[in-house]
Amino acid sequence: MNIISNDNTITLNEVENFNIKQTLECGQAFRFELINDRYKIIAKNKILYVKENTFYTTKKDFEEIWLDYFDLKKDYSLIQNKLCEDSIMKKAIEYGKGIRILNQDKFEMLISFIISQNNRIPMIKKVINNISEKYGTDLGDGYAFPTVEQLSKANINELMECKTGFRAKYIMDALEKVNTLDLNKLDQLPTPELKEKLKEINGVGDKVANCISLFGYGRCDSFPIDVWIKRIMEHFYYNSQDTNKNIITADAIKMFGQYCGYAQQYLFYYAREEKIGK
DNA sequence: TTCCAGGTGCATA
DNA sequence: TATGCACATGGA
Repeated sequence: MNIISNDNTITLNEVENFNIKQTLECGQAFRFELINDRYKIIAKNKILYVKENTFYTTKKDFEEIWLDYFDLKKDYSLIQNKLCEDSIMKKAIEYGKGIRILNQDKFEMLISFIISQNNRIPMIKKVINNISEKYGTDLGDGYAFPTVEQLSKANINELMECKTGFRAKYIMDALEKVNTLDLNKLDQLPTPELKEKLKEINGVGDKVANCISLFGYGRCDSFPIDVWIKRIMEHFYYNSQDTNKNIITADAIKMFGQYCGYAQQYLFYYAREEKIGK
């Protein structure tokens, strides 16, 4: 990968396995929108615009923040080659080979995926935006996702006004628990223990804990099973339409091992774009 | 109007 | 341990 920087724009040449659309629209991120031909992304207390392989930012920010955020230091061809041993996965990867797993904020992932339950993606994005506008830092052209301290000022009625619905009580519980359950310290735990700790929060079950550990803690051996993944796994790997989620998880680990998380993202993108199993 | 969405907690058997 | 239901909200 060649990084060409000039005049506050960074262009990546000969970059393999990176596509901004696929990376943002594979279901891991909520704070982005396509404006004309550029994606506007709010993360890391900043607003970033990206068009294809061009990042509108300084060289310093790109190297210190975005290179890691977009996981551009990692060689994805190794991961893809391993996963391609499975013929179905090979097809899914051909479809979304530019997906990168973002390194996102732990607290933001916790609250975002609590909001995601029994909700649609456009609505999830709207609710997260409402919360950011109400409690987050004004960045000029948008609002950062609130910090623990900022969101701790919220009460349940205000959260309901942000359209969180029945999840407002779960967010309140999360805010209470993160006082004693230091999200950064949890990073020292092995993945199974990390998930168990996260599940002590009301409103965090198997699926949400897996999403937080995958997207917030970079635990790529996590395999969140939602309706889409369940549908596509049943469509391709099982005959039954009501396969037990524990069985799907066990089989996914057997097939994809330490690369489960990547496999999950390739499948999710493939399933949603192609509406497979629907 | 009715159904359902990147699920989870709770009651019941 | 397994199953069924309620839960806020809004778009199709």
